[in-house]
Parts: sequence; C-alpha cells; structure tokens
Amino acid sequence: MAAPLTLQHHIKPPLSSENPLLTRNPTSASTIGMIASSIDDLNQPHPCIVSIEKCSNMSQLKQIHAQMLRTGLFFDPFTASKIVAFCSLQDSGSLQYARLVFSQIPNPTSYTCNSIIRGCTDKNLHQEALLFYQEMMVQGLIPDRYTFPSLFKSCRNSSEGKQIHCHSTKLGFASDTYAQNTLMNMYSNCGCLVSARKVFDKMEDKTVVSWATMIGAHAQWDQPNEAVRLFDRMIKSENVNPNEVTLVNVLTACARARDLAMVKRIHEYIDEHGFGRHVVLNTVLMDAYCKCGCVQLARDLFDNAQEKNLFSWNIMINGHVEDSDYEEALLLFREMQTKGIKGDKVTMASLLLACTHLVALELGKWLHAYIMKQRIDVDVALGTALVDMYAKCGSIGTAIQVFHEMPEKDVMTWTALILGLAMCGQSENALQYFEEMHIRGVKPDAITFVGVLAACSHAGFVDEGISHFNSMSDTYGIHPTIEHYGALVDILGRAGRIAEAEELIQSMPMAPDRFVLGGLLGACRIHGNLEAAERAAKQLLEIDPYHSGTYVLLSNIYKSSKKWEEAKRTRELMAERGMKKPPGCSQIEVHGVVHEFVKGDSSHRQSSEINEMLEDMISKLKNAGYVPDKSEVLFDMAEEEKETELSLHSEKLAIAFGLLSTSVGAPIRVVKNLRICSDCHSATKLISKLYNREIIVRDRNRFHHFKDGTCSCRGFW
DNA sequence: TTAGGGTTAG
Repeated sequence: MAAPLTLQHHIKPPLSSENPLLTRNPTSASTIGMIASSIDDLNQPHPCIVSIEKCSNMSQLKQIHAQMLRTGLFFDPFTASKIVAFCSLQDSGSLQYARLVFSQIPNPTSYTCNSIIRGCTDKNLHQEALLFYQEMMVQGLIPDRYTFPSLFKSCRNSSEGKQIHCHSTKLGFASDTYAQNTLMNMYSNCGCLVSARKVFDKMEDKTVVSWATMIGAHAQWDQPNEAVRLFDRMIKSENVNPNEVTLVNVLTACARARDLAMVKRIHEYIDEHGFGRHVVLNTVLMDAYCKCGCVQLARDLFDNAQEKNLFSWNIMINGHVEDSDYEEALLLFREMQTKGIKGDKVTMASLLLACTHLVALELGKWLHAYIMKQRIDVDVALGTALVDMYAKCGSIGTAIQVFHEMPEKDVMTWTALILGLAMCGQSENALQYFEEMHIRGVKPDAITFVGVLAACSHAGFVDEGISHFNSMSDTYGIHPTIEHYGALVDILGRAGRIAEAEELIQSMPMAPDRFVLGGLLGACRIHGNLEAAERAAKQLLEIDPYHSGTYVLLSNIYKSSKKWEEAKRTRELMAERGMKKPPGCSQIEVHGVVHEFVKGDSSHRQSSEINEMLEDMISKLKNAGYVPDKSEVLFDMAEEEKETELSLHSEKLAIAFGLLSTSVGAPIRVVKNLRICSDCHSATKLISKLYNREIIVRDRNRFHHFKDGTCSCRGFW
C-alpha cells in the first residue's frame, strides 16, 4: 500500500499553466494500456471506483487516491472525478482536498467542476462557488446544464444572479427545466418576484416543481391570492397533480391570507389523495388552521397525528399562545417534558411569550435556567424574548443585563428594552438607549417610536415627545399610526395642553379610536377640564357606547367638580345600558403559585391572617399620617363605608398576602387588571417605606415600582 | 468514445 499523499502533491498549480504532475510524471504508454485493459476486460466499474463509493472517511479515500496515483489510474478523468465528487459532496469529505485533487487532474471534465460547485453551495460557501465558476471560465473549462442549478443557488443578490443568468443564456442552458426552476427560486429569494414570474411564464416545460416554486414565491412575497389562483390553474387547466411541496406552499399562502375556506379545501384534497401521513404537510396544515383562528381543528390534527416532531410541538404551542391560551401552551410543554422531548429555541421563545402575557416572572426565570442548562442556542429572537419577558414582568435590571449579554441585537431587541424601560418609569434611560441605538446604526421602526413616545409621556417630556413624533416621518420616513397619535395626545393632555391635544385629534388623517379619546378624557380628569371632558366623552360614547370605563371616568370627573347630579346621571345611564364596572382583580405569585384576589375577597384559605395584616397596615399608615383618598369612591356612601371600601381593594389584599408570605426584604410583585386607584397608589408608597419592601405593581398600563416611599411613575399614570 | 451530476417545503 502506498504511503498517504504528502504535502508536495498538494501544491496548487498556477491558473492555466500545465499540470505539474503531468510534466513531472508523464503518463507512460504502459499505464494507459493498463487502464484500458482493466476497463475493457471487466466491463464494469473499476474496483477503485467501487471502493470510493464505499469509503466512509477521508483516511480511506486518501489511501485509494494514493493507490490510483501509483497505478496511474488517477489520470483517467472519469476515475479522478469520482475522488473529487466524494470529497466535495459527502459529509465526511473535504472540500479543501477536493480543490487540491482538482488542481492535479490533467483534463478535468465539467462533471468534476460541477461537483466542486455543488459542494460549495451545499456548505453555504456561496462566494467560493461563484469564484470557482470564474476560475473555470479563466481556465477555459466549459460548463454544462448541470452547472447552473448550484450556481443560481449560490447567488446572494440579484446583481450576481443576473450575471449568471446572462451566462447561462449565452451558453444555451437557460431553457433547461432544472436551471429555470432554480433561477425562479433565486429571483424570488433576491426579492425580484416579477423576474421570477417572467421566467415562469416563459417556461415551456413547467414541471410540478416549477409550479410549486412559483406558488411558494407568491406566498413568500405576500401575494397569497395569486398563489392560490396559480394552484387552481395548475390543477384545473393544466392537469398537473400537486405533490407534497405544492400543497405545503399553497397552504402557506392560505395561512397568510387567513383563507379558512381554502385551507379546508386543501385539507380535503390531502385526505382524498392519501397525503395525510406526510409530517411536513400536517404541520403546515396545523399552522394554517392556527393562523385562521381554528386552534381546536389544529389541535385535533395534532392529537391524532401518527408522527410528531419538534415542528409539530412548536406549531401547536405557538398556536395556543397566539390564541391567548397561555395555560394550554404551558401544559403542552409539560407533556413534552414527560415524553422526554426537549424543546429548542423556537419552543422557548413561544413559552417566554406566554410568561410575558401571564406576567409569570418565576416561570420565566425557570425557562431561562432551562435554556442555559440545556445549552439551547440563544439567537436574536430568543434573546429578545428574554429581554421582553424580564422587562414586561417588571424585572428591568435583569432585562438590561440580558440585553448587554446578547452578542447580536436587532431593532426588535432595542425596541423591547426601550418599551420595557418606558413601562417601568425609566424614561431617561429609555431615551438614552434610543440615542445609543441611533449611534450603533440600528434603524428604529414604528414600534420603537411607540416606546419612545411612551417614555416621553410617562416622564412629562412634552417638547421631546413632539420632536420625536415629528422626526418619525421627517427623518425616518415612518408614517405615524393611530397609536402614535394617541401617545402624542396623551403627552399634550397630561401637560395640560388640552386644546392642542383636541386640535391634534382634529388634524389626524384617521378617525380617533377609543384609546385616543380615552387618553384625552384621562387628561381632562387630571386637569379638571369639564368642558373638554364632556366633548371627549360624547365622542367616546358614540364610538363605543358599551365601554364602562368612559362612564366611570366621566362620573369621577363630575364628582371632582362637585357636579353630583351629573355624576349620578352618568352612573345611572351606565346601569340602564346594563353595564357594570369590571371587578378589580390582583394577582401575586408566591412560590410558583398564583394567588388571585378581587375586592373584599374572603375566599382565600388564609383570609383571617390576611385581614389581620390588613388592619396592621391600615393602623401603621394612619399613624404615619395617611388620609384615605375618597375621590374615586361611589358618592352615595357614608364616609366610614368609603374607607372600608378602599381598604378592601384587591391590590391591598394582595400586598397584605405578599407581606405575610414572602421573606423579609423580598420584593412583592402584584399584577392588577385595571389601572391602580389613586388611594392604593399613595397607600402603597407609604407601605413600601413602613415595611421596608420594594413593591412592584403592574397595572393595565405600566409598572409602578414603589420603594422607600416613592413610586417610579412620579405621578404620571 | 460513453458513463455520472442538478430543482421546490414546516
């Protein structure tokens, strides 16, 4: 057996020069004779070729290569090409070795070149694939129709793509079906849907792959209806039978168009034509049902599926999260765990989103630990989900820490942090990160500005708010949406510039919604502007006569202005229309269990202890000079009754429970479904000081971080 | 005096 190849055999010859192996070891007549006789005699693949096909690693291949060099068989282009093909295309191969061997082949064929190009493409070495093609051209090697599919796959932009497209046309290979299929795909991936469609329309021999590719391209570029039209044309006019990929692509289009009827039609087709066991198809069908809002239909498919993989679990978990059924999503993950199936970064991102919505910080922390323990790859999306979860669960310090640990951040990561900081009352910090984002060259989007404007609103930064709002369209070309207008109305209104806020609403390019007008009404309450309040409320009641918040707010405004009759009438109108103020409800998570309290709740099994703590709280508060703020209590109550009513608010019950069931010094975290009332707000400030506890209350709008007698909201909420 | 290699999907 010959020794393995040494380095001197690997010296790459200069381009277009004579092959050094050939000049140093001219092929002898006897070697040629031996090759000829071996092929003629056996009339079957040479043993060396058979051996190459059986190779399982590079060490074995190198031995065969050496043998071939000794016998001279290497100088037969066909046999040598097999060595290159193995090194280029097999997982255990080596592209580098393939390139070295290639440089020593006296007369490489297009087959050999194609193997190397495909090897580069398969390994995502796209630039190398194109450079190798260039090298081929320089050396005068002629491509063939097999060359272009891999080359088109390696084109990363339309400029490269057009050049290769031109080449293929000049060389006469652009009409090959395989080349055209990859060409369409290339144009679509480079964002040139029109070019892709031109190729498709001109194709003479459209195969099922051509149709699938074009349908997929329309689905990808948000033309789902065209994708579905093409599918119908394919089966009805052209009599082409779809395969699994066609069905996957058309389902993707249906899901994007939220076309439930079409999804059901495809589902029937799948069942009728026996595609039902195809795993990819089933997962896409589940996804399509979820996107059309039929989570139960997806779940039926999931539960009855004979084969499930991680995609199936992820789609179903995400489906439940999108359906706001967070508990069911978490239950599915538990089921995964009992079955010993590990989640991946996609599973984790969905579950973290569920935690964010549930404000379940403890569970979120557990998932973070799970991600670290299982060494799950934290990519930008998962990192952003972690930042978002920590920020929206009130753990802004950890959110900042995770943010800084992320090696790569995108606009969504920055936005999650800015929104989180704004929610937590760290407005200056939020605006600093926005500045930093600009310095780093990350372009903000519409959602980033929701965070920026929220930060300005919560801190009372009026001029900055107006300036940022104007910069949206002036500097970034982003058209403000109703959400941005709402934020600016809020900023102006809180600053007492009610007339300007009203003018802004008048000048908006869209009709105001209940959030915009609600913001105005809230501002009117703060500044006691009764006239503007009545105008806003009138409009609000026209838009949404069944929103109880409007009546409550208006009635409170009347009360503050001592207009008792009007206040009473507003409440009566609310009752006449069959509406009640939704009950306030507060949650607190202690040792992984969520405890829920409504106003005056005595259903908790530790109710008597909670009441004792509540009495202790109230007496300590009174000793410290606390006077209950009765402005937001029903007006037809006796004064003592009002005090009792206030002391039984759900957030006070939850705080009392938190004080007695968590260890000394531990922060208390409460989530409330409504806006925190002004009495609870001032009481909690004092409680944080009297009991030396950080208390974090997340209400409907934002976080209130109470510490040492103050709140992070600084009165803006 | 040829052979063999290339396309679409969650």
